[in-house]
Amino acid sequence: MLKMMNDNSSKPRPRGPKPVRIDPSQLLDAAQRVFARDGVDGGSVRAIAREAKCDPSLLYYHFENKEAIFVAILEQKFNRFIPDLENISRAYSAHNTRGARQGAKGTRPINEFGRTPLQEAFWQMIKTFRKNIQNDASFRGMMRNSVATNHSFAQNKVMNYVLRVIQIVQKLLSDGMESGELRGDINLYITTFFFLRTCVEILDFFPVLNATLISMPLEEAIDLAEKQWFRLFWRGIANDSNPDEESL
Amino acid sequence: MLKMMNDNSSKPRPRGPKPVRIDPSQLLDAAQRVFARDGVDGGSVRAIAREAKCDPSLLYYHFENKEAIFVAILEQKFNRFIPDLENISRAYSAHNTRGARQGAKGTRPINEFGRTPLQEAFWQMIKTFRKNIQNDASFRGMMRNSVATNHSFAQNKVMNYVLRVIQIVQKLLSDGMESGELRGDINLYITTFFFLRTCVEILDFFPVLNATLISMPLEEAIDLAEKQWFRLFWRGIANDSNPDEESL
DNA sequence: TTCATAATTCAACGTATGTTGAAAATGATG
DNA sequence: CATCATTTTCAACATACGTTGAATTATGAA
Repeated sequence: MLKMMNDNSSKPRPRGPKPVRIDPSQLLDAAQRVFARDGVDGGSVRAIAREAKCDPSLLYYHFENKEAIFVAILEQKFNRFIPDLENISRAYSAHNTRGARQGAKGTRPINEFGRTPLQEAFWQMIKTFRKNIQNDASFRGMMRNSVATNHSFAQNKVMNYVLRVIQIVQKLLSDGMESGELRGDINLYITTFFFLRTCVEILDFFPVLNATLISMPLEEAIDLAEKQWFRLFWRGIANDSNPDEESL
Repeated sequence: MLKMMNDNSSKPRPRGPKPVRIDPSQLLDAAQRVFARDGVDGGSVRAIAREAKCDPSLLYYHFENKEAIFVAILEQKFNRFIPDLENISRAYSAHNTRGARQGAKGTRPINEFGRTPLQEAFWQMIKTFRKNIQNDASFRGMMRNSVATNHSFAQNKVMNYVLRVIQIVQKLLSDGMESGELRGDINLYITTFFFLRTCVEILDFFPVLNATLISMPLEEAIDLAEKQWFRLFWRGIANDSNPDEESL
């Protein structure tokens, strides 16, 4: 009966274009925030629309479906920070071959922070990870669930990107082994895994741990954790017990 | 019109009790399998019922709601393996105080596998984790999501159990530092975190990694990863670079 | 045999989800 | 001013979910 009372105060918003257009990247941003809060499966299209202050249908105007939204976020993110990682790797390679040409076998030139070039490369990677994914729990959550649960949609897409990151770190380790700076008895795949997962895990779990256990400012806690991790990792992979303990 | 055609061949099963009763633990097992496959949020009550070959309502006869099912699994699991961890810790404490009374400061008695008591304790913990949660991706998935996403239901329950595990490992590290066997410059909380998370992560991600990268039998790959992890970890925390490299 | 109780299923509820087809408003172009 | 493509919303669809109340059957005690 009282189906329509259009003189009502509240809802029937006009249809056509808004005064300021909503550009797709805003939708992606909203989607990212929602996925961060509710996970990829739990975050609904309606919630994304609510976050972007638009109708759910608009998402289907700009993207094919929910999966396409997910993939779009993914690609944007990886394409932003994979080049950074590649640059770090390239920088070390350049230095390393140059060093080898000069006949420096032990490769122990030290930079202004007291780190060897290889140490510096790993440290830069840690920092790159943090810069790119610290404020993006959604991204980490997507990765976590997509890789660990074998049925999540778009897993192939995810795995392709993950493999590229893995290869970059592997090359670094492999170069380090060849130059003699790293132990010869570490498994490349497995060590890469330790490095990468821990870098990400620190960002994932320290907010929680910090809240319940440690009580220092979060940024400080993550700083500390990264340093401790790098030292532990480096001691684990370095060839000789070098005395530059306090190099960080 | 043709709403009811009860002379149909298929579905209208009799109601009352079944010839063999379904005991609640079977429901929990089914729930575990479903959660493993689909996650805690994604795994539906209906799917659990399907897995247990019963009606969804039966789950509400035995448990209050979905969360209660989750919590029941959780408690059963933790109550099974936390005592194991405590025993390991106790065993080391006993040895350590005995050793201290004998005035052995460096504490380098070696067991039949060439490990110091502290090494042995950590190694046993790794093995305990594996024994208890390797075949339980559901459990690990529940933990991962419950701890990392701050809104998951029953997070307090989860955190209580996690904290107990954390404290056990922390005590081990702390004892080791006191006896001088471990470095004095490692942060207890953070190092505990590295140890625990990696133990779990190996079980989570190696099936995936192994399928796409490494190609060896899964058990073998996990064996190798655990050994490599323990060596890397130990080198990272041990006080002096001891020469028992091949002790595993 | 009768009767209470425990175990099980049926049918439905309200709500949320991903998605779609059509309608409407805007801005630009003729 | 008319037309048209673009952008936005509306209303609905089919399906799935967690949950509940009533109905049904089997079992064991009285």
